[in-house]
Amino acid sequence: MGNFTRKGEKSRQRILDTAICLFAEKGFTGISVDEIVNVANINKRMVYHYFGSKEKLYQEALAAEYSKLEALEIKTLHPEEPIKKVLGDIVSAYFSFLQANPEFVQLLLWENLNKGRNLDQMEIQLSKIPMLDLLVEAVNAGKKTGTVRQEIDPRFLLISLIGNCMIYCSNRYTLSQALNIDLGSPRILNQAKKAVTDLLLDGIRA
Amino acid sequence: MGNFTRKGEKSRQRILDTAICLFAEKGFTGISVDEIVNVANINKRMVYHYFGSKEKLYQEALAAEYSKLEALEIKTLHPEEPIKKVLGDIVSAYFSFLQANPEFVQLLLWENLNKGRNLDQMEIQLSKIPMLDLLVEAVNAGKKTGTVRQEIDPRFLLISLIGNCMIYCSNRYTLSQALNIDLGSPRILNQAKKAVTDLLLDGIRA
DNA sequence: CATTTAAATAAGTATTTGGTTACTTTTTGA
DNA sequence: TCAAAAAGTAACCAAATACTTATTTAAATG
Repeated sequence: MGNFTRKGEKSRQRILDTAICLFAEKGFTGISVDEIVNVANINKRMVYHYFGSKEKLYQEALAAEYSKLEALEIKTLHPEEPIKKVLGDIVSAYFSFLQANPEFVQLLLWENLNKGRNLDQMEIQLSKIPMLDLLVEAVNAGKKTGTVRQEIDPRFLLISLIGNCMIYCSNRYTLSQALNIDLGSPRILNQAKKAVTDLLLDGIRA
Repeated sequence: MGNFTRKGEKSRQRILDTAICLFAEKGFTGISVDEIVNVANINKRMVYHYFGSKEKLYQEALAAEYSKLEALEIKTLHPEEPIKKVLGDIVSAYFSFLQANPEFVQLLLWENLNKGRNLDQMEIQLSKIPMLDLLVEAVNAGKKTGTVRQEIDPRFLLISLIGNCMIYCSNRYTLSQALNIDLGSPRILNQAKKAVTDLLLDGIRA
C-alpha cells in the first residue's frame, strides 16, 4: 500500500487538472474549493485527502505547469548553431509555447502578482533555465566572430526576449483596447513574431 | 447640494486611496470590503454610500490609476525629435514611471488576468496612447532619412518597448528566482534600462 | 473469506463574505 | 434658527468560505 490504487490516482489527477484550469483562469483567491470539486465532479473531502489544503493544491498545480517549461527548454537546445539561428529558434519556440500553454502563462502571472510567495514555499526550484546557457554560448561565439556587440549581456537579452513574447499574453487585453488591435488573432501574432525576431536579431549585431 | 460636502469628499477619497493600495497588492478577490474599511478607518456602509458596490469601487480605483498614465504620455511628448532621442526618452520615461507607480502596474496586470472584464464595463476608454502617434511620426521621419528600416511597424515597436519595460515588473519574481538575479535592485534596473535602450535603438536601424 | 486499507460520501462546523437596515450625528442653506 | 440633506454608526443578514467529522463503500491482500 502506501501508494495509490488506480482509481484513486485517477481521481487525484482529475482534481489537479481541474485545479490547474480554474486557478489559471481566476487565480487562487478567485476560485473556491467548492467550485473545483463541482467541476471535477468529486467529493470535497477528497481534495483534503489528496492535497491537504487549498494552498497545497494550488502549489501542486503550479509545479505541474512549471514542469512543462523544462520540456520546452530541452527541446529547443541546439548548441553550436550561430546566434542568428539560436535566437530565431528560441523566439519561435517561446511564441508557440506561450500560445499553446495559456494555463502556464496565467499561473505564472498570478504567482508574480502574489510576489512569488508560493514559489518560495515550494520545494521545486525553477530549473536554472538551460536556455540561458545556450544563449551565453551563442552570444560569446558571436562576440568572437564579430557578429555580436561586446556589451551584450545574455541575461538581459534573455529577459528582453521573454518580455517581447510575454507582453502579448500578459497585457493582451489592455494593449488590444489601447491600440485598437486584436492581439489574440493568429495573423497579428504571426506578424508580431516576425517583428520581435527581427528586432532582437538586429538589436544585438555589432 | 447634490455635490459632496468637504468632509464627505475626504472620506470618499480615503476609501479610494486605500482601495487602490489594497486592490493593487492583492487583487479584486484577494481583499475584502471589511479589510478596506478597517485600513481606511471608516464604516463599511460608506463604501456602499459612495461607490455602490465592491466592484464599482474597484473600477474607480482602476480608472484613477489609469489617468496617471495619460500624464506620463503627455509629459514625454517631444515631437520633431530624431527617432534615437524619442525612443530613448520613452524607454527612460516608462522605466521611471513603472518603478514609481507600482500600484498602476499591479492593477493593470490584475485586470489583464481578469481578461479586461472591468475595463470593458467602464465608461472610461483608454486614451488611444498619444505615444503611438509620436512614435509613428518619428519612425516615418526615420524611414525617410534612411535611419530606420522600412519594415518597422510602429505598433509592434511600441508593444516591444512596453514589453521590454513591463517584463521587469510582471515577471520580476519568477525571473529573479530563475536567473538568480535581483530584479528589484536599482543597480540592476539601471543596467536593464541601458540594455533595453541599446537593443531597441539598434534593432530598428536600417 | 476475512481483514485491512484506501476511496468516497453527506452533513456538518465556524468564520468570512458582500451587502443592508434602522438609526443617530453633523453640516448647511434658506 | 431650523428643517432638510448628507455623513456616519452599529448591529445585522444570508450566502459563501475553507475545512472536518462520522460513516459507508470498494478494493486489495494475508
